[in-house]
Amino acid sequence: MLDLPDDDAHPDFSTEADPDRRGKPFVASVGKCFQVLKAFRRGQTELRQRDLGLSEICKLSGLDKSAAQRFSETLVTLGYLEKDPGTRRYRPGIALIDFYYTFMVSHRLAQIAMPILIEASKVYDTTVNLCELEGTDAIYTVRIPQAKASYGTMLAGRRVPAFCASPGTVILAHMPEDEADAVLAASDLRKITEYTLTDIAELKAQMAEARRLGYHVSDQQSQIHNVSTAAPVLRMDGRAVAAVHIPGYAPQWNLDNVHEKLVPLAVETARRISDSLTEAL
Amino acid sequence: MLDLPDDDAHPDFSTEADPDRRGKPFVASVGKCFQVLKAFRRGQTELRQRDLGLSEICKLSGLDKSAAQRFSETLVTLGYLEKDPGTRRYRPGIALIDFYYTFMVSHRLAQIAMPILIEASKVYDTTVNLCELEGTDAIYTVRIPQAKASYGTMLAGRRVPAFCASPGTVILAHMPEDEADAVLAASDLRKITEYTLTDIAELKAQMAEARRLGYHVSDQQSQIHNVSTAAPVLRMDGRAVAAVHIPGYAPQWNLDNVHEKLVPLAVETARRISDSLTEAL
DNA sequence: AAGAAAGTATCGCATTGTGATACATAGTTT
DNA sequence: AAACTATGTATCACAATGCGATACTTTCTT
Repeated sequence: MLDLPDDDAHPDFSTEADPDRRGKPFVASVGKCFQVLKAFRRGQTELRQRDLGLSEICKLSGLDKSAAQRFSETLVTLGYLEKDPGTRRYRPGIALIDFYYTFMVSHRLAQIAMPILIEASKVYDTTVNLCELEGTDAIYTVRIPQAKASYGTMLAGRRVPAFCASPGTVILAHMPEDEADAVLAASDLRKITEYTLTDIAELKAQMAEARRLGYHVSDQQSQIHNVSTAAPVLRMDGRAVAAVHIPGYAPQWNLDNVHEKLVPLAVETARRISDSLTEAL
Repeated sequence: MLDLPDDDAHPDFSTEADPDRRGKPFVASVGKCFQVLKAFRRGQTELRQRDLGLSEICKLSGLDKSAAQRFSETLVTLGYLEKDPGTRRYRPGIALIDFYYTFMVSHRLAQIAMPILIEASKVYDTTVNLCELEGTDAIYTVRIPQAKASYGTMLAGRRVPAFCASPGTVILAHMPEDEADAVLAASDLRKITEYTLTDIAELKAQMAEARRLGYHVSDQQSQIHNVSTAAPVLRMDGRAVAAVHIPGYAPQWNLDNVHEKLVPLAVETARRISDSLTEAL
């Protein structure tokens, strides 16, 4: 009695693109509940609002009204969403923070890097970040905030397209080339600022230079008035597992003094983390 | 060798204690999947290990083998768990960090507090935290790490029983008394260190003093060699919504210089956040 | 007051998750 | 190495559970 209801918009809640997980057991309800949670992130970027009503959740998650209601209420019961009794709108609940802790506590790299990053942040009183690759994004996992930056750029968990941010460039550069190519191929190469490079050949040249130099400086490619530096954290075999990232905001920082001061700091910090890594294993 | 997992500990996956959510739609599978994720937090504290095998997940989550497998694999497919192909053990996945970001981006209090906390951390080069109450726990939501502390105490998302930590004391003190009593009643009053107070009357006296003074100093009640200070962030109506917390570690900090320096800093920082709060609304 | 839109509740059906069982593989012990 | 144990993986018939169309209620707009 199935009339093949493969709606194109949100065809499948199982996974973005099944690599080789076919046949693995999968509970659809779980996938849907995370669609609801993800809806809030989309709501923040697309609708610029924190609280979502049920029908907004429907649109953003691709679920029908009944399902949206069922999962939203389930998540409220579990504490991962809160519901405003007045407006009847939902918002992310504080319990979500638990999973960050769960992940971070067990994250050896972050544990090793943290004290080194803190020290580095004091040298020029700058923000210092640790960045890791996930899919086509670079995710900030540890951030030591120092200067006044915008709130969103001080939070761990922020994602930036790998191809257009210095941490991404530097990680991709220190990876097997075929894997890096695959990431670029899967990336949505669109300009973020007017300085963003989107040509594969140019990007690859940039990566080659980053590999040669051992660092990369991005001049307003992902954010204007921001010259950011990144250096790779390397495993023993030379593969990058992360990047140390130091943003330099205008007017205090420009291409010249970034090269003179922040680049050596980033490189040195990344090297220290790499060294501690190999010792720890 | 563990014998017979405490079956009674996981009677129901719906909710810890149904307050008035009876009749609300609830999807059991979703509850179970979060049981699996929570298992990893328990695994960290109880087993002191990051990676969990399937049978460990069974014990820690209270699910049977089939269910544990189904949900674990589902979470791997979704990216919230990773599976080591060699050991066949599971570990928290980096995608978990997304939910922290989702929560924090929309968290007005944190947004307002962040720059103020950063400034405060520079005064004596100390860690400065923002703490909020959830249930019977105080949760650290924003942490500005400075000094070398242990890794676990630098991470946002850490939970501490409210009754025995200065941020908890100070928040409970600036709350309607019946609500505070309810929290104490629900708390598991057990000693964390030899200095932990566990007598309700003593705790209430301590809260009364915190209310009178507008701050609280905890002397090794939740951690030895740690004299920590907390001051309440107050809403217009006088109710505490959070606490500014500044830990002081021996030997640098002792009761005397904490009172002289950190207490005024915490109080002033909390006041500034409170002021900004009222302005923002 | 009428209308629209958003949120909530209901309920029979069949899809989906369930979990006992059996099989396969890794890790120990003899 | 074989025998044994523990742990991980696959299978499958059953029915409980989630599904979603529908109807009802409330809130906001016109």
